[in-house]
Amino acid sequence: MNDINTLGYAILSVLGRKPCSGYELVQYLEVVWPAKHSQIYPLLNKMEQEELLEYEHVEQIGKPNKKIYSITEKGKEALENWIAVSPSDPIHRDEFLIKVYSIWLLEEGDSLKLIQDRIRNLEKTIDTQLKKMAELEKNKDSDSMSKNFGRYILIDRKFRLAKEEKTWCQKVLNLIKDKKLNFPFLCYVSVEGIKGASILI
Amino acid sequence: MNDINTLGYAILSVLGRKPCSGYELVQYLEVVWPAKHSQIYPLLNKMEQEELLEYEHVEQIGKPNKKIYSITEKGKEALENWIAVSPSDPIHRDEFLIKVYSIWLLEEGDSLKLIQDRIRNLEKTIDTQLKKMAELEKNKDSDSMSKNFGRYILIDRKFRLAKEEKTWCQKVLNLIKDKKLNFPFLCYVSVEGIKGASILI
DNA sequence: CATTTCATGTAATGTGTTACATGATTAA
DNA sequence: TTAATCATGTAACACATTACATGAAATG
Repeated sequence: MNDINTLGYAILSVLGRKPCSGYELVQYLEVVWPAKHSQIYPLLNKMEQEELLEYEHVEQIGKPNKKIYSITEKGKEALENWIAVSPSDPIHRDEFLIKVYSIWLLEEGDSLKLIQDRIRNLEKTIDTQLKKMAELEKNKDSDSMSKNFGRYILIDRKFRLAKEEKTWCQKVLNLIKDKKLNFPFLCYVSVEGIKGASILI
Repeated sequence: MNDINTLGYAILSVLGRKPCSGYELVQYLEVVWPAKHSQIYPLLNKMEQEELLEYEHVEQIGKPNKKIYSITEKGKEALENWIAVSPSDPIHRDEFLIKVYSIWLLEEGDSLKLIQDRIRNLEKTIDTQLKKMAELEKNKDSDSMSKNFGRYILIDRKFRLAKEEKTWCQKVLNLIKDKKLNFPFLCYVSVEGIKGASILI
């Protein structure tokens, strides 16, 4: 009964903002909790049976018919209770990190390529976020604005983190080029005040 | 036969740096590809059977005995081939993002708490990374240095991203406090020129 | 006196991905 | 004419988490 998982709450949070088809949900979920359609459709059916969601059939011409899901009162309550509880730790799984860890096994050319490819991906991300921001800017009627606040700041977050990672990449590129792999490349000063830690200059 | 998954390569990359017990592996893997011991121990056995790894028994007094795994030549080859291939896209799953998305459903007090708790977690992360850096600084004999390069820059990466996210959190706190939820809060230049892929509103 | 650290494993369950299935419309 | 977009679904498989299992030593 109460076995709704995180993806379920992610769906509720998207539908709380605006009714969507399962197909649309896939795109919106990417921002908060990416999932494939094969995971979403069965869960939508299950949640509809539990009356957290409801849907209406929409017949279309030239396109397949669709189901537009919206959140119910019960669903909204479940979501509100859930968001008030402190979130569990994030999970980041990134093959790039493993490859960076083993970067000492690569020749200089290959290690530069690894980082440069990452920079290109980050630039794409930065670009995408800028476009999304511009799109939201255009659509700033006061009604949708407060509901869009969360989405807006998440786009800003992704934008900032991508920019910061790009800065880091560039620093790594310089370290590799200068062959500073074998001697102190990061400068620290011990700080008495902070218990046992050091501070980066 | 060749069915070694990403966790398998993550294990190889850690063992490539330094032989470890399964127990130690759990800690090191946290940086690149977090996994529970229940996933690691069976995989170590499997990879040992495939001769990518080997181990020696170490008897201990006052502590349980352990197996120290090291990478074999075959394992090193497998790892080298794998790291040269461009990595697949990262996966981030973070309940916090869902809750931020639905932040408009919360009262001001609860939404401030959500962000403040995040800041506290980020500060813990920042502190942990600083300590890890200090630890590596202490241990800078030239032999281990190049092997530690990857680990070092990953710690730096995590440190920088956590700091940047903290900055973002503080900005969000101000937006909430100033009740700037209903009018343009972020100032970006519109990008009409960039080749437009369809953007969700 | 309770929790954490060390240390390794299995079993059951839950979550996520890939592949299978269908089919019209539109843009490159 | 090839691919992408729209649109929904199922089945098989791969991957990850939780719980079960044991137990001594050290720390608070």
